Amino acid sequence: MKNKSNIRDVAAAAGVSVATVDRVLNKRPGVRAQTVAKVEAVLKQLSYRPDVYAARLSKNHSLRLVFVVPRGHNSFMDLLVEALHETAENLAYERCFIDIRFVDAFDGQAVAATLNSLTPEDGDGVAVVAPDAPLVAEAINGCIARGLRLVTLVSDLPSSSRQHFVGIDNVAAGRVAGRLLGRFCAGQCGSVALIAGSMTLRDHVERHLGCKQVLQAGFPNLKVLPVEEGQDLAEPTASAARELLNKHPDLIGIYNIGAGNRGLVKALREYPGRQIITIAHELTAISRQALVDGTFDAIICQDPAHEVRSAVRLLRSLCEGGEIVRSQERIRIEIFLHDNLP
Amino acid sequence: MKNKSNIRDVAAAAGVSVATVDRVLNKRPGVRAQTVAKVEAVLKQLSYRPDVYAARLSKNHSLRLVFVVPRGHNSFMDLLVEALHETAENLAYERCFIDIRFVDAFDGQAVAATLNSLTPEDGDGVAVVAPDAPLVAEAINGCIARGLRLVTLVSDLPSSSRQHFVGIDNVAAGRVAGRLLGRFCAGQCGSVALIAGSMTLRDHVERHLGCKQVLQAGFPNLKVLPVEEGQDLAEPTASAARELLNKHPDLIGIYNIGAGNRGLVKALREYPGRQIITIAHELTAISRQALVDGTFDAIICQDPAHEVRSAVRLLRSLCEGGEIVRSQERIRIEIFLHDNLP
DNA sequence: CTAAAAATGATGTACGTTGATCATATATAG
DNA sequence: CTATATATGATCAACGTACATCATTTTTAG
Repeated sequence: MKNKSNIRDVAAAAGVSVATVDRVLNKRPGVRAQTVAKVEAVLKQLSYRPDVYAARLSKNHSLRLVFVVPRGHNSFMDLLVEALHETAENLAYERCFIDIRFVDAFDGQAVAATLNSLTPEDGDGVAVVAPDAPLVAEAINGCIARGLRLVTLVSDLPSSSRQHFVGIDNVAAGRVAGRLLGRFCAGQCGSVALIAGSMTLRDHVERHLGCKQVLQAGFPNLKVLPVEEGQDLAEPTASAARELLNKHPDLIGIYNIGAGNRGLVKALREYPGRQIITIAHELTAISRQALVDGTFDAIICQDPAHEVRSAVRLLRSLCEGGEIVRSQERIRIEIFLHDNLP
Repeated sequence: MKNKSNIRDVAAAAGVSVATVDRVLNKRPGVRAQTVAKVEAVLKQLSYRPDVYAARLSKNHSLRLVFVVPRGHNSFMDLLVEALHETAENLAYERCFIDIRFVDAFDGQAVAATLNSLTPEDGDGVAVVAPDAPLVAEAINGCIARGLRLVTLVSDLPSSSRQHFVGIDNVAAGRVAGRLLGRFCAGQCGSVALIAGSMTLRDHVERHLGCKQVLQAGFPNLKVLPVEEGQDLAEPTASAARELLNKHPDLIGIYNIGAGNRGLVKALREYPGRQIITIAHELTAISRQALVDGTFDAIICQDPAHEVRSAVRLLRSLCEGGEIVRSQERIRIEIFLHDNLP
C-alpha cells in the first residue's frame, strides 16, 4: 500500500531514460529486446501502472460511444433509453460522449443498415440491441472489421464476433420462472401456459427452453401448454391470455416470457374468479402495480441502468485498454416479489 | 454533446480572468458577490464542470480509506474481505488506498475502540461493519466530529450520524424469506421455525420482523414458532435445528436468519425423511452446495463485492465532493434458486 | 575499420486544474 | 482627496503521462 511509482522511478530503477520506458510502455519501436525485457521486469517489480488521470489528461481523448436501440418498442426499452440519457449526462464530465441511434422497432434490416453505416468517424465503440438474425451478425462483424469495438446489449448474437454480451442469462431466467411457477403451484394439478413475444427472438426462445426444462423435469403435476405468441404487444397478448383462460379451465399458471404485460393484466382482470399464478418480466409501472395488487406473483428483471453502465465500462476498457472487473459486469437476474420492490 | 468547455472558456465568456473563475469555483474569498453571480451564470450556461482527470492530477491527493471489519467471523465476512482485497488492488492505480482493520469478532467494545483511535491522520474515510450498540454509535459520531467521512457496511446504525448505509433492506429481505417460505409450503399445514444468530443484532431482528409479518398476514396455514438463536455458529445452529426437528413433528419450514449454515445443513441431513423447506442467507461454498443438492430451497444474498465498491464510491464522493448515482448504490436483495446460481 | 542503421538519452510541450504569488485596479473609509 | 482595503488580473509551477524532436551513443553490416 505504498505510494505509486511513476515513470521516472521506473526509468531510474531500470537504468534507462524516461523516453525508453515510454517506448516500452506504449510499444513504440526502436528498443532492443534485451532492454524491453529489463524495463518490463522493473515494471512488474514496482507493479507500475500508468496513472489513469494523468494518462487521460495527456491523451486528451474523448471516448465516443454509439448506442443503437429500438425506439418506442416497449416500456422496458423506454427505461433503457432513460438510463442511457442519465448515464450520458454523468459521463459527459468524464470525457465520454454517447450518441443514441434509434432504429424503428425490432427490425433486423434497419439495425443492420444502421450498423453498416457506422465508421470510426462516428465513434470508438458501439452497443447494440438487436434480434439474432444473420444479417445483423454480418453487420456486427463488419463494424468490428472496421475497427470499432462492439457489445451486444439485452439480446445476444453469439454467432457474431461481438466482444461482449451485456445482459442476463435468459435460459437461467426461464428456469427461475419455471421453478417459481412450479413451486407456487405446489399441491395443485393443472395446465400452465407460456406466452412469448415471438419465438424468433433469441431471448424468448431461451427463456421458454429454461422454463419448460424445469417444469417438465420437476413438476409432473403441471401440464405445459404449447407456447403462445403475443408479439410483445398489449392486445395480442391479451387475446392469447383470454383464449388460454377460455380453452383451459384447469389453467393455473402463466409465464409471460416477453412484453405485453398491459394486455396480460387486462385479460386476467376479466376473470376475477380464476386464481392464476402469474410470472412476468421487467419492472415497469404496469407490472409493478400488478405485483402490488396480486395480479402478478413474481417479476423477473434485469436492471437497465446497470446494463448501460456495464456496456459503457466494457467499451471503455476495450477502447482504452483498461481492466475488466468481471464480477462488476455480471448482470443479475433480479427477482421481485410483492415484498422487495425497490 | 459538444466538446467540454474549460476554465479558460469560462473566464473569456464571463469577461474575467482565469484566476477569478478559479476563486469562484473553489469558493476562495476575495470576489465580489456580483462577480461571483456573473461567473456562476456563465458556469451554468456553459454547463461547465472541472475535468475530473485534470483535477485529480493537479491535486495529486491520494484517498485513504479505512475498512473496519470483523475477522474470522463467518464465511460471508471472508467473502467481504476477499472482495476488499481485490478492490484494493484495482484501486491502488486510481490513487485510492485501502487499509483494513480487523477487529476480533463481532464485539462492540473492540469496534468502538478501533473507531475512537481513528484520526484524519489514518485516512479520509471509514467504512465499518459493526453491531448496533450505543457505544459504537458514539464512536461513529466521534469519527465524524473529527472530520472523517463514514459509512456503515452490511449492518446499519441509523441512530448514529453515519453518512450512508451500504447494505440491503433487511426487513424486506425477511419479507422475501417469509413469502418464499409461505408459497413453497403451499397446500400444507404445519410449523415453521426461524433461527437467528442473535436477536441483539439489528439485521437479524429486522429480518425476523419482516418474515413474521408476511407469514402471519398471508399464511394462516403456517404456525410460526418462537425464534431460536444459533449465535451465527455451526454447532449451536445445528443443535437448535435438531431440537426443532425433534420437538415439532409438523415442522415444514426453516428460515435461517443468520450464519451457521454449516450446522443447519448437517442437522437437516440427519433427518432424511423430513421434507423441510429451507431458506438461508448468503452464498458460500456450503450454502451453494446445499442449494444444488436440494437441502436448501432458496438463498437470499447481498453481493459483498458490490457492497465494497459502493462503499468506496460513496466515500470517495463524500471526500472529494463528487456526484452520487443513487441507482448504482442500491444494494440488491438477490435471490438464488437451484436454477440461477452464478 | 568505417558507414550506415538502430537504440537510447535529453529535452520540451501539451493536457486542464490547483493553488500559489505579486502586481494592479477599483472601491471604501477617513 | 488621500490612504487603505478589497477585487481582480497576470503569471507560474506543479501533477504524471503522451508524444515528438533532435542529439548522441551503440550496434551491425559491409
